[in-house]
Order: sequence, then structure tokens, then C-alpha cells
Amino acid sequence: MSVPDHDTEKHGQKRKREHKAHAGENVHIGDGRSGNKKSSTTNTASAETPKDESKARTKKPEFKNLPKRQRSTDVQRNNPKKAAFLPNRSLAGKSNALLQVRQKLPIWPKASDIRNKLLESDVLVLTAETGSGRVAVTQPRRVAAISLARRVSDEMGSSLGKSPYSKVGYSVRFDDNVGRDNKIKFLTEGMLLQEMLRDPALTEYSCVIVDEVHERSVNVDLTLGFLRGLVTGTSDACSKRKGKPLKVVIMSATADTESLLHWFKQGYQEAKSAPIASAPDSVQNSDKNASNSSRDGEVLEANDRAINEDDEKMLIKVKGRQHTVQTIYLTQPTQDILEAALLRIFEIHRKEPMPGDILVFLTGQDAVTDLQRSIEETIPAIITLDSGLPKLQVLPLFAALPQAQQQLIFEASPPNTRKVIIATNIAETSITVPGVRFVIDSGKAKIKRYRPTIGLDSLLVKPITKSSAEQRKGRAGREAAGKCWRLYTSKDFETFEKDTEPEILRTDLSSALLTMMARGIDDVVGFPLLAKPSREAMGRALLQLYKIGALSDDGHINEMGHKIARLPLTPALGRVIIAAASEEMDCLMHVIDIVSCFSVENIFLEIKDEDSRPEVGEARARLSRRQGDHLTILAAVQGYAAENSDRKAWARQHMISHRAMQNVMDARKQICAQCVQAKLLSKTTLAEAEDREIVSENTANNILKCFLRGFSNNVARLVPDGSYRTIHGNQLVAIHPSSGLFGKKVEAILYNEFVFTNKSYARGVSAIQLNWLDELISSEA
DNA sequence: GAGCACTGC
Repeated sequence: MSVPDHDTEKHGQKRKREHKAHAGENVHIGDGRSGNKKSSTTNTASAETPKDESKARTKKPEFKNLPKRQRSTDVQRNNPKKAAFLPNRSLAGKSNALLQVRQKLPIWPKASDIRNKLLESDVLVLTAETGSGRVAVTQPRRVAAISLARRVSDEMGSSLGKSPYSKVGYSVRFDDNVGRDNKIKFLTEGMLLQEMLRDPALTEYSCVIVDEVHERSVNVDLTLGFLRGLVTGTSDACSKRKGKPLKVVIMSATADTESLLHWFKQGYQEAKSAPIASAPDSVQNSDKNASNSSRDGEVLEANDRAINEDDEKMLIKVKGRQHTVQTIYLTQPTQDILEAALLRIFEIHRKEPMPGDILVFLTGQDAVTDLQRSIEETIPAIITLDSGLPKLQVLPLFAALPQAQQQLIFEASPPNTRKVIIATNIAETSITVPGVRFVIDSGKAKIKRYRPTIGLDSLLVKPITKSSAEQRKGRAGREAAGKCWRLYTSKDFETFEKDTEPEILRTDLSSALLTMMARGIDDVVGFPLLAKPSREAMGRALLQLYKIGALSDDGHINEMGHKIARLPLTPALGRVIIAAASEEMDCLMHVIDIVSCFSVENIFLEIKDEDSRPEVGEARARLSRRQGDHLTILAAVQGYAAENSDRKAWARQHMISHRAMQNVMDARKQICAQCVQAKLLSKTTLAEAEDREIVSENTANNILKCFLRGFSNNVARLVPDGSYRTIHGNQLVAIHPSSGLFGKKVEAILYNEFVFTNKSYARGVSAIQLNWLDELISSEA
């Protein structure tokens, strides 16, 4: 769910870089928007940075002396005289203006209902259709957490973040803007899970609101599992809350509310049969049991109440505020989606009124560019037939599209022009395209699925789900009534699955299992999950964790596992970091550079034939390393980091994504900081690391040997017919054409990913020596 | 000869 209209423009990755700018802007929101900082004595309290705090307070003793509750904007609304010397008149005005908007939201009449139900029950499932506004705490994406925090902060007449008296803050990766006085903290699910490492009982919170549950990311499923344990009293961590109750609100656009409730009730039922959480093998046993038994009666009573509670008392439904969208199906199925889309686009263009842009959902980048070409080729013929038609502007939209081109969809089109946006799934959740009244839905999307038996991801075109189809259709009704053409029959629609399969059922579980174990879950198989992965997938992940040394022989997490879990990386990449920090390998700074790249999007931009300048080819060639992609990436990061005058120009010159590189730099800084904290890296090494020497042959080998530690499954050897086959499983793999080793024959390869698209590809590939594998085995023995 | 979309103190 999201806040209405203008604030819901989740611009996706393009806004990543703006976080800091926005955070800064919001610290100064009071004076920035009113434009009268000097003349006003009333707006400084929240406008000052923390170092000016004392100054701000001495200026306004009358404010400081007010009872804290009266500093709220309610006072400003109810008592204009007092409001005169309260901070941020502009914020109050903004809050008042927003209040009128809020009162029109579909959720507004339900406010007291929500409060009452929360008094009666500790669990509340709230379902609301997209378009009804509400407050949330956890969000699946960073941009959403930040923009919602800003919006709610405005509604409350507060400033945002760290400044004194701010009621709202947010915490996302690379950007922590949480103040001591914050009453509401917006954060990503990943961040909440990360907080649970040091505070598994979430003692900081009395209420956790989980938004966008219908998206069913791995992180949301894990979050719900931990919350169920805390709220029913089955979690070992419960005693740490010292009887402080926890309220949980679950918000979802489409999730199956009955099964959500049933799952929570099942937790209460289990808690009833085993009220005291299983004793951990720690020294805190006695202390824990004491505080637990003191709560037994209370917990049991609450659990009984929850089990017997009428479902209706734990559930609220809010009607949406979408405009109506008419659905039009094909009467006959089509074999050629692109042809069908092309016909529909021109039909809409001829028959439907202006304004009204068209949004087309296709499967991938190829299909998007193909359709774009077809439209542009067809335009001249259409204009010859009807010269009076408005113009058509075709805009592609997919994640890998450069920043500036993605931005075009937000710009006003020239007069008398209709936009046609041809998009992948990015427009379904991540980016809201404005101005759309007509949607064309291919009914297909690419879905990534992990195959545990062969340790391979596949990325294949599949029919979408009913909820996905509804989401796509809804994109036509955000601003006015619209129409949605589905390029499939209504009979086809009925064959679609209801909801998209939860990510946890189609992903490598090693990261999720390590997340559980590091937060005190001994029995990962018994951990409450809304969807249970197969035993095979669990087994494969446990074996994988054992192979990298994160588990001891008895299957419990060991010290290495705890170290790996603290790093914001996959377990495999975390293991590589640990290996690189060893005295023997001694290449941590280099490895951090490479790992940082693997943890963000592709840094290399595609060099297109038509615009390729010879100097770009040469610049790229200078970065290229014969050992393969790992060392080439290292050369790119080092080259970028060493550029002190104009990194953007350097990136352009090498056809490397400046935005991706900024993310790499952020990740690198974060990983370095964590390595210092984990004592894997000394501060002096970190400080000296800026003068990077040329990577010697020996260091290069050590770097690859470190990667072998985390990726020993991802090795293939050259076989006599010239192809590569994996060491484990003898699977055929081809080197991906994006790799520097594409077309080369070496003894053996080590790769970062193994993905099946139209065949099995290894991506992020380097050459290794087979005898390194023997070294690896003997050093482990 | 090729890249659905997210995310992490």
C-alpha cells in the first residue's frame, strides 16, 4: 500500500542517489518551504541541525517550558494564539492542508475501529485496496520507506529525522535518519531483520506495522515469522521484552486474509501446548525461565483470547479509491503478442480521446525494443492514412535502461502527443508512470526460480497471476477512468494462479536460513513460515552453509556463521570476505572492491555499435584483465576510486555506470566499516589502502582462491569437446557473452552466477587452476 | 552473442 497520488511516485533506482539530498532538505523543511528563516523566530527548532540545538532552545524558553504534549500541531490547530510561538508555522499549515486530504481518504472513517480492535486483539490484519492512504512502518523498498516517512512527517506537522522534536524518522541501507524523539520509524524489512541481530525481541518497539505483505518477499516472510514468535510467546527472545506487549498490524492489498489470520491463530495454538519457549543452551537459562513463568498466566490468557477471537474482530477491510477500469479480453488467443500489441496501440491512438498515455507490459528488454522498433516503423504509414492524428512518442522502460532515458517518462510530452510507454514488470510495482489511461497487458513476465537440485537459477517467461493482472490493470485508473486490453482470453485469465508464488519458495535459502540461525533459531525447519519451502531446498541450503564453514558438524551455526551473517552480503560473498582477511591470503581490500560490485547492479554499460567511440574501446581494454571478470572489476573500481577530480567523466569515458559505481562506493564503505568492527580489518590498513599498488600475480591468484572458498560449487572444467562442465553434477555451462572470457578456452572457470535463460550461462567468470581445488580441500582437512 | 523486479547496522 502506498500514500495517495503524487507521493507514490516511486522512481525506482534513479532516486537512490537522492536520498541524502532529500534527507538534508527535510531537516530544513521548515525554513526551506516558508522562505522566511530570518524574519521568523518560530521555525528554528526543527530547522536547526543538532549542533544548534542549544542555541535554538535558549532563543525560545517559552517553547521549552511548554508541557511536551502541547508541542503537537493539535495545539496549533486548536489554539492559534499558542501556535504563534510554536515551531514551524509552515509545517502546521502544511499539516492542516494535508488533514483535509487525509479526511477524504477511505481509511479515515476506520480510525477508531482500528484503535478499538487493537485494544481487543494483539494481531490485526488490515486489508485495503491500492489507493487508500495509511501509515506503515516496514516497507519492502528504500524509496518507499523514505517517501512515506516524509509524507507522514508532513501530516503530523513535524520535521523529519534527527532534528529535535521530529516525530518521524526512517532507516534504510546507507541512510539512517532516526532521531531520539521519533515516534514513528519507517524502515525496510531488511533493516528490521538486521536490528534483530542485536535486539531479537525488538524491545525498541511497542508496535510493528508490516506493509505490502502481499508482495511476499523473503524478508517479509521472515519478519512475520519472527513477529509471530514474539506476539504468541513462543520465541526465546520474548522474555527480553519484560512483559511489554507487542502489537502487530499487517497491511496487504490482496493477500489471502483468512489464511494470514489462520496462520497467526495456529501460532497461538502452538504456544498453548508449549507455553515456555524451548530452553536455549545459553547461560541465561535460569533468568529466562524465571521471567517467562511469571508471564505464563498472562500469556496463556492472551493466547486463549486470540484463538477464540472472532476473525472479524481481527480484520478490517478498506475500500479502494481507484477509478474504474474497463477490461477488454481477446476473443481468440494470439500466437504473436507483439503483433497484437502493435494493433491495439494504433487502435487506441485512433479511437481513444486525448489526453491519455498508453502503458504496455511486456516480458523483457528484447521484447520492449522489438515493439518500439515496430511502432516507429509503422508510424509513417498511419500518418499517411490519417494526417489529423496526434503524434506518438514511444518510450521504453526497463531496469537496465540508463538513468536519463528512464527519466523521460516523467517529463511532459510535447503538445498534441500521446506517449506509449513500453515497460517490463518495473512499471508494475517499482515505478508509477504518470498520465496513463490505457494499459495493454501481455499476460506474461519473466520469473526467476532457483532449482535446488542443480543449484541453478532459471529466468523464464511465465504467465502472470491474477493479482499481477489486476495490478497492471490498475495502472490505467490512477488519475481517471481507464481501459485495459488483455492480450489473452477471459478463459486464459481463469487459468492464471491467484497470487504470485512467494519468493521464499523459489529462491536459494542459504541466506534466509543463516538469517534465522544468527537470530537464535536453532530449529530452522520448525520456524514458522507462511509458506514452507521443500525439504530438498532446505537441505540444499543447509549443506551449502556447511560447505562454506558457517555451520559446525552438528549443524549449528558457528563463529564463522555469525561473522558471515553480520555482513550485508550473501553467505557465499561473506565467506569470501572472511577468507581474504586471513594472514595467508591477505587481500581483503581488493576482495571488498570486487564483492561490492557483485552486490549492486552491473557496472558495465553496453557499448553500442553506432555510438562507439574508439577511445571507449581502448579505455575498456585498459581495464580488462586476462584472468577474467573478477580482476577486471577490481581494475574498474580501483580506477574509479583513484579518480579524484571528475569521477563522472571517468565513468563516461569508460562506459561504466556512474550511478552503479556510486552504489559500489557506498557498499564498499559499509563493508569496510563492518570488517573493522568484526576485527577483520584494522583502521590503519583501511587508511593506508588508498594508495593501491598494482595487483601482483600472486595477489591475483589469492583473490581468486578466496572466491573459491565461497563458490566451490561454481566451478567448471574444460572438456575435450571444448565446452565447460561443472565439477559438481557435470552440467554443461556456457560462458555468458558479457564476460571478458567469452569465447576463451581455459583449464577451469570459477563463476559468480549460474543462470538458465535460453541455455545455461555462467556470469562473472574467471580462469582458475584445477590444482587450487586440491589446495582448498587439503586446507579444510 | 545477452541482461524480470526488489533488498541488507
